[in-house]
Amino acid sequence: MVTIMDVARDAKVSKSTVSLVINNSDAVKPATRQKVLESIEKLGYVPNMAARELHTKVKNTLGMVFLVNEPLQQSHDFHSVTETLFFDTFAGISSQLKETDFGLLSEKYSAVNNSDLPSLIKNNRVDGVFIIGGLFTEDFIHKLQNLKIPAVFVGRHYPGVDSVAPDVSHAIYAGAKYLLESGHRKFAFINGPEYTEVAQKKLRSFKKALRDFDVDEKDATCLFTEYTGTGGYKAMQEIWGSGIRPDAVLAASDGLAVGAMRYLYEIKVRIPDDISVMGYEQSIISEHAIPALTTMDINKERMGVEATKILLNRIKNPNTEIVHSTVETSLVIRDSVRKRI
Amino acid sequence: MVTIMDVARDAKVSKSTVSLVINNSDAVKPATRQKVLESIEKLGYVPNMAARELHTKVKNTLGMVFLVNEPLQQSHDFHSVTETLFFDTFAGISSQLKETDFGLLSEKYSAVNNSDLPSLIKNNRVDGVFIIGGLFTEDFIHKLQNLKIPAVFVGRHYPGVDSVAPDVSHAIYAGAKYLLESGHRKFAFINGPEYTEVAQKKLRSFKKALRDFDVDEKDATCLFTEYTGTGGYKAMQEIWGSGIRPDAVLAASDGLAVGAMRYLYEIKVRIPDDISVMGYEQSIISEHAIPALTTMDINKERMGVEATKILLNRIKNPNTEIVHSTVETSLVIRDSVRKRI
DNA sequence: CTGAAAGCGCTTACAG
DNA sequence: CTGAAAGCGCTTACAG
Repeated sequence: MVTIMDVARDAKVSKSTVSLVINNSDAVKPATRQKVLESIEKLGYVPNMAARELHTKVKNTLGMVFLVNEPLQQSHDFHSVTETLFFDTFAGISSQLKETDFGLLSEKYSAVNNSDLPSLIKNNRVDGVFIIGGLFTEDFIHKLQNLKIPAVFVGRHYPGVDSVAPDVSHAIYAGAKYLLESGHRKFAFINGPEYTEVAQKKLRSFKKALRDFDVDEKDATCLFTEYTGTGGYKAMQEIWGSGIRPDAVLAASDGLAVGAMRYLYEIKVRIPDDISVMGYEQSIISEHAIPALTTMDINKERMGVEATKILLNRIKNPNTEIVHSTVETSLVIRDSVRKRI
Repeated sequence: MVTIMDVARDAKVSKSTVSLVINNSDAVKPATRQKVLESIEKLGYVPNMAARELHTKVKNTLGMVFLVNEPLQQSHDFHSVTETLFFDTFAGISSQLKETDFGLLSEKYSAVNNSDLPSLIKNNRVDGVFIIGGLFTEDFIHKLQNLKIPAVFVGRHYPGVDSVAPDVSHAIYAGAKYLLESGHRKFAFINGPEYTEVAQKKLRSFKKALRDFDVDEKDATCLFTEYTGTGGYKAMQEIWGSGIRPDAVLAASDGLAVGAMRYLYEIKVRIPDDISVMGYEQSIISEHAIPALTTMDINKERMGVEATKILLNRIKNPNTEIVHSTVETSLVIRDSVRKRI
C-alpha cells in the first residue's frame, strides 16, 4: 500500500506538504503542488481514510436507517409504503452525495420491541443519519436525541429534529380537487391507519376539498386501514358490500389504490369507465398498474436530495435552527380517472 | 469521547489488557475480564473503528454497487429489473450482516461511458464488494480485477469472479412446463435483449420445454425486447397485430409481463379467461398486478444471503476457488394462468 | 496473565 | 512556503 510517505519521497518534499496539497491548502507553491500531484498520480496514491479519521474525527460517512415492520418484510408482501420510499430516497441521497466524499451506510431496522439503536449508530460509524419512513417510536427518538447525533427524518415531520416530508395536506387536497373537477360527486376515501397523525391530516384535507366544492360529507365514505394492498382490497369490499356505489375512490397510498382496483376487477367493475381510482405516492406499482394509476407524486427522490442538504449542513453547522422541509407534490395523470361531466 | 485509556484507568489495568478483552482473547483472567467489561459498560465505551482499522487494515465494511442504466433511472420508469433486484438483495445482505460487525456502503453506478470505478472502491473504503445486476461492461470487470478487491456478482455469472445467480434455465423451463401442463399449446415468449447471454439461455430452455411436450416450435412466437414495461407492451402489440393468437404468454421478467398485460387490457382481452400470462422474477409488481401475476420466484433475498456468505469467506480465505452459486427458483401461483384442459 | 512500547498513516500547530 | 514533531486511539509482538 502506498502511503503519504511514499509520495513525499517521490516528490522530494515532506509529508506535511503532501498532506497540504491533498487538502487543497493554498499555502503550497504551485510548482510544488504540481510535483506532488504528479507523484500521487504516478504512484496511484489513495489517502487512508482511517488514518485521516483518527485525526480529524470526521468519518465521511452518512447512515441511512430504513425503518421496517416486524417481522421481516419482503417487497412482494402486497405492502407498498416503505420500500418504495427507500429506493427513491436512496437514489436522491446517492446522487447528491456524488459531489462529496461521503459514503452511505445502510441498514434495515425495526423500531418496535428493539432496545438497541441501529448498529451503525450504536457503533458510532457515521457522522449523521437519515431515518427513512414513519415507523419509529417515541422511545427510539429519545435514544437518538440522547446521542446528539445529527439526524434527519425523511417522510414524516417530528418536532425538535430536522425532517423533510411531502406536503401531505396539499397533495390530498389536490388529488380530491382533480377528482371533483372531473365531475365526481360520490367518493370513497381509503385512508391509512386511524391512529396516525398523517391519516388524520389526510382526512382533514379531503374534507376541506369536499366543502370547497359543496359536496356533502354524506356523499363520501371514509375508511381507515393499514397501508397494504390487502387493506385497500378489504376496504373496497366493505364499501361495495354495504351497497355504496361511489363514482371515484381516492386512496391514501398507491398500494391501497391497487388493492381496491383488484377487488373492482374481480367483481368486473371497469376502471375508469364505471369508477375512477386515484392513488397517492407515485411508486413503481402505480406506473405498472392496469390501468396505469393516476396518482400524486410525492417526489421521494427530491426528498432524498433535500434531506442530504439538511444533514450535511447540520453536520457543518450543528447549531443552526431545526428545519422542517416540505417538498412539493404534483399530479401525475394516467389512465385510472375519467371525466364525468 | 471515551477511549481505551479511560476504561483502562477505570478498571485499573493497562490498555493492552482492555484491548485483549475487547477482542475476546482468552489470555485474560476471568476476574480481570469481568472488571474490564464492567468499566466498559459503565463508561459506555465504544471502540474507535478508525484507530482499529489503522492497525488491522480491516475496514469492516462491505460495498454494494448497484448497477444502473444511464441516464438516471427512477423507480416508476416502467422499468423493472434492476431496482427490485436491488431492494430484495439488500434485504438479504442486510439480514446476513446483522450477525457480524460489518457495515454496508451503497452506491449507484453506471458502468457505461464511465472511466472511474465506483467511488467506494476507488477510495478504498471497503473490504469487499457486491456488484448488483447485470449491467456491467468488460472494461468494468477488468478494472475491478486489476484491483484484486474481493467481489461477488449478484444476478449474473461471470467466469473468473465469484457470483450468485438464479437458475435461469431451470426457472424458464419450469414456467413453460407449468403452462404446458395447464393445457396451453400456443405460445408467445417475450424475452430480454437478444444480445445478452441470459436471454439466449432463456430461449433455449423455453424451446427445450416445448420439445419435451411435443409442441411444434411454429406454435411459439419468440420476441426479444428490452426489460421494461414498454418493451412488453410493444411486443404484445406486435404479436397481436400480426394476427397471432397465443393462449399463453411467458415473459422473461415481471415488467415485461405487466407491459403485455396492459396491452391486452386495452384491447379488452381478459386474463386469464382469454389468455394466460406468466412472469419471471417475483417482484413487487407481480404481487400488485391485476390480476395477480403467476411468476417464477428467483429468490432475490436468498441471493443476497448467499452472496454475503461467499464474500465474507473470500475475504477471510482469499485463495479459495472461485464459486458460482446458483439459487433455486420456485413457482408462485397466482391468478394470471388458467387451466385449459 | 499483564504491562510498556512501537507503530499504523494521517493532520495540525509550530518553527523557520 | 516547507519541514520536524507530536498525537489521534487502537493492536500486537515482546518481556516479565
